[in-house]
Amino acid sequence: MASLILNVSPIEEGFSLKARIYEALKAAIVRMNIYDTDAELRLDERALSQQFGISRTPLREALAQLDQEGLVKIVPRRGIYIVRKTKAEILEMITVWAGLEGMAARLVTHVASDEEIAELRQLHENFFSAEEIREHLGEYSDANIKFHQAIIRMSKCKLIATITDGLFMHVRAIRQRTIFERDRARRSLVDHMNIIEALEGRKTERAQRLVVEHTLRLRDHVEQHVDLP
Amino acid sequence: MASLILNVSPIEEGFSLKARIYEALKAAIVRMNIYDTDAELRLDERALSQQFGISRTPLREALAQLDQEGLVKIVPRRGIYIVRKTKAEILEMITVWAGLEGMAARLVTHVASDEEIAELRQLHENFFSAEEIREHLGEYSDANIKFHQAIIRMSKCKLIATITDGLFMHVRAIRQRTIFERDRARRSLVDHMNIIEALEGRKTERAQRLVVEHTLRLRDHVEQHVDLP
DNA sequence: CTCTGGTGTATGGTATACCAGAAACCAGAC
DNA sequence: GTCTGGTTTCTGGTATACCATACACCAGAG
Repeated sequence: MASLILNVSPIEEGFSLKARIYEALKAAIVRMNIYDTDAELRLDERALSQQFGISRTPLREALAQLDQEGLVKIVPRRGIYIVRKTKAEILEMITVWAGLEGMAARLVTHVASDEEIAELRQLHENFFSAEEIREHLGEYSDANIKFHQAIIRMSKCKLIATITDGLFMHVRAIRQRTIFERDRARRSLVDHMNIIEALEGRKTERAQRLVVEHTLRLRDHVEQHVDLP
Repeated sequence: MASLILNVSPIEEGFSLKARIYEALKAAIVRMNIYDTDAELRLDERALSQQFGISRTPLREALAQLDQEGLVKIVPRRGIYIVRKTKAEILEMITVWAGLEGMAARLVTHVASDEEIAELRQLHENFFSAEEIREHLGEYSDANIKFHQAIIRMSKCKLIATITDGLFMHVRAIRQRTIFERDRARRSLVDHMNIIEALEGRKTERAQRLVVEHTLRLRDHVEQHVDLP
């Protein structure tokens, strides 16, 4: 009588409205490339609540959360606006990222197994070969971020992962604006290789330094070649 | 007729209820040393709202914010609980702090003026002499944090300041549990001196390394001597 | 034409009422 | 006495109505 067994809790709806709205809005905001459009950046609470078919209360809670994360700015009696990060803010984010990933690399030299580091090398080599094949390097940025996230994950430090995830969310929004240069990609791959070797050799200071310098180079590149308000 | 000029906007009440409640709750939670008591860690929305004399809505928004910051945990249909950080979480916070302050020190060697660094030295020496005088070293922790915050401020990186402020808030809650040892204080002062000298000499790598190692030593100390769930 | 004052309107802020789920409690059967 | 079932109650979640303020618009005076 297995056919009579209740298909319990396929409930897609296991989360609170607030949480679902939050995710939906976040995804929507990140998706739309706010830096490439002059579109209206204002959100209307009442319109959104009708659009989602819910009341304003959970919507407002979701918006408050987005406000705190810096994706949105709530101006009292004025409106709710999607935030365009300034160039200075983006640069600070990359700086913080550099500091955190540098610390992650340091931790990796102490807590990661040889197998994990080997997987990182594998990841990099896969990326590298793929890189050689398609000259179209659009995915460079994604693969690059994957590499760095792998280091962070291997550090076993959840907090670093949490914070950097929040940073990536913002930084990715401008990745389409980063002018890709072949030289930078090649340099990047060399950097990655050196980082991997430092990790394999458990060279704590060197690994941290290489990661920091690598990411700070990205910062300088953005500073010089990306044009933002 | 100057006496007739209106003393405009002494409005103490310039902030929204949500913001004020948020500050009040945050202060209250940080104040009560949650690690030293077995007191009930549960908060009652309705009771609080009556206690503050406001409705549940702004209170809930303030609580949601505290939840996101990790000071409080909202469990659906169960209750709202003040969070006791686990030892592992505290250690991660100190690790992140180390990474960020290390980056701050690096930045300081590039962006801070000689005058600013001189002030840091002054701050440290004031602390040092005061330290020598009163054997009662209760304020060591506070002065220590001031020193580190000064470095962060001098880095001119607002984001690092924002994140570390959030970390300090949590770490301070357990500072009363950190066993103070004379040797650690002395070692700490030597570290600070070395850091100052590295900054003065604009030795970027050295400054970063010293700060990182200094803070990681604190982490190891907490790991070994502080007893938490 | 311009400036000023008032009023209308749209916005976020707040208060309140109701809903749903979970846990605790209690009564009845065994 | 213990286990089981339902019911009560307390919790956070949601919906809705109302309030206060900032801005826009317009009319009237100069």
